[in-house]
Parts: sequence; C-alpha cells; structure tokens
Amino acid sequence: MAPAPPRPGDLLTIGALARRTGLSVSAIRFYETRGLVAPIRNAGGQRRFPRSDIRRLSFVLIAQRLGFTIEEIAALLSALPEGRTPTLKDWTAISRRFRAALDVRIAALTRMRDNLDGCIGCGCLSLKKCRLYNPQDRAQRLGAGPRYLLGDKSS
Amino acid sequence: MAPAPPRPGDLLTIGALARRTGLSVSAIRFYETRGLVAPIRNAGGQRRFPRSDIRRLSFVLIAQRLGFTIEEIAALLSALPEGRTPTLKDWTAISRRFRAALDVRIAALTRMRDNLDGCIGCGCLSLKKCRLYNPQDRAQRLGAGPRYLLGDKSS
DNA sequence: CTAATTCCTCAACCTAACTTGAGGTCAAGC
DNA sequence: GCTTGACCTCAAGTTAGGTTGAGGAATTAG
Repeated sequence: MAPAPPRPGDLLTIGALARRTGLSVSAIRFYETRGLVAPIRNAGGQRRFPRSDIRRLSFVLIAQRLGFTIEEIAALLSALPEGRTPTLKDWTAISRRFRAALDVRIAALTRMRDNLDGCIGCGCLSLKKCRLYNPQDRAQRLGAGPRYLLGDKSS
Repeated sequence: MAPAPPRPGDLLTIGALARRTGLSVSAIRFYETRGLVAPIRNAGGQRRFPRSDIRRLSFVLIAQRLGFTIEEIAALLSALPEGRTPTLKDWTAISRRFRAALDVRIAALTRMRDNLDGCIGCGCLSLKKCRLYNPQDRAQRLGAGPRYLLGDKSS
C-alpha cells in the first residue's frame, strides 16, 4: 500500500473551526484569551487547532446555554488532560461533574418555586420575612442583581 | 375619638426605602430609570415612595435572583394597577404568572440535563448530532453566549 | 507572480445592571 | 441660622461576553 499521507488536515485553522462549531472567529479568539482553548501557532503566526477542540468548544456552548459562566466552564475543562487528546472516558468524567452542577441549579430553582407557591397564598412577599429571600440561597448567581446585595464590596 | 393623625410617614424617602429593602440608593434610582418604580417628588425635588414600593422592590429582587432580567420584571409588574396600592389579589395574580415562567425554566433545564445523561454514555458531545445542542431550546436565555449564534445580527 | 482570502493584533464599542464621584441642593437638629 | 447628613443630577467606570474596525501580514488559487 502507498504510505499514509501526512494528514495535513490534522490541524484546523480558526476559520475552519468556526465553521465546524458555528462560532464566530472573534468568539474563538476571545475564548483563547479566557483559556478555553490553547491553539499552537504555525510558522506564519497563525493559530492551528487540534480537531479535539471542536468537541471542546461544543461543550463550551452547551454549558453556556445552561447558564454557566466562562470561568466556571474553564474550571470544568481544566479536568481534561493537558497534552493528549481527551478520550471518551475523559469526557464522561467531566460530564458527570457537569451534571452534578446542573442538578444543584435545578434543585435551587425548584426550591424557590415551591417557596413561591407557599407565598402566593400568604401575601408575605416582603423581604426578610419570606423564605424566598433567603441569603442562604445566594450561592447561585442566576442573572445579575444588585452587586451591593450580592456582597460584592470588592474594594 | 381624636381624629387620626395625617400619617406623615405614609411616604418614604429613598434612603428609608433602601434600608427597608436592603437595596442601595443608587440601585433604586437606577430602577426608576427602568420604570420599576415611579416615585413622586416633593416641593424640594426629592423622591417620595409609597410604602407599597417596598413589596414591589422585594418582588424585583426575588425575580432577579431567579434569573429574570429587569425588562422581563417590568413586564410582569406592568400587570399591577397604576393608581391604587396593589391588593393581595393583585400580587397573587402576578405571582401566578411568575410561577408559570419559572416552571418553563425548570422544565428546560431538566430536559437539558436528561439529554446530557443520554450523552454521557454515547460520547456524542459534538454539535449538531446531539440533542443537547438543539436550536429549539434556544428561547431560554440563561446566561450570555455568543451573540452570533444567538442570532443577534441586529444591524 | 499576483490577487483574493484569510488571518493577525489592538483598540474601541456594545448591553445589562449597577456603582462611583463630582459638584451642588434640601431638610433637620440644636 | 447654620451645620450635618441625606438627596439631587449627570458623567464615567465596571464586569461579562463578545463584536467591529483599522491597518497589516500570511495563504492560497490561478
């Protein structure tokens, strides 16, 4: 048999990756600055991505749609191996952690909804008396909300 | 009986309202620009809020924590009466609509989680083949995500 | 070899939801 | 009646998550 070709298509340009993921080129570059992908550069200084980044970015998109921030996603992805291409096993492990995080969110929302049900009848919809406004639930960060209340005080 | 006093405390200053809700003064002013509250002004040009705005803002806070945007909350609140103080019945009606919106969010998240479960084994975590990345589910807006994909194209 | 693509960097802009600060007024206590 | 604290407006800054554009270099097709 003829020797296998050197597979020049083993690495993707940023444009090709954009087409494969549906992302814009600028978004991919932005994700690089956030550490979600780490392409190598060719001789001319252009980015080259391993094919496994298609899956990596797909994961990013899915996680974002579920309400995770880029930072949280980066944390989840950091569980993937550095040098080698992630295996199915790697992805399974990360998906499991992901599912757990999702479960937490769903539970929190459900709890809130149930509290709301309790409040519909009682008219207690005023802060502090109502379990709905329980600081304990604050860990969630769904949406923005006043930073003052969220304890931002970052100075 | 002596005639009831004129109840000068019937209107709150912005500072008092801030203390009662836990919000910052600047946040309340900001909410006014967004139409969430509509205080009157006294002779000196200072804002005066009806006591019912305490509950109104409490509702805003709760809704925000559940992931609603200011605009969405304004829409929910627009169901409240204009002139008079909202009654318990008014609040009950609005809470019901609120609960429905919450149910939609919970259902969407749960559906996604179940899809993810299906994906953990199959390794299909690549866009387009996977139900997790179904544009049908896009209506949700949980978190930001690339505008390009979200069909922003607002030019 | 040249023209058309594609890619590069960097800076500026965008929305949401606020905060911070400057410069000035109002209200309340003594 | 004055001082102190609360309030006013308006402009600019902040974070997240990107987009847009300028000016220039690398690739690729013919």
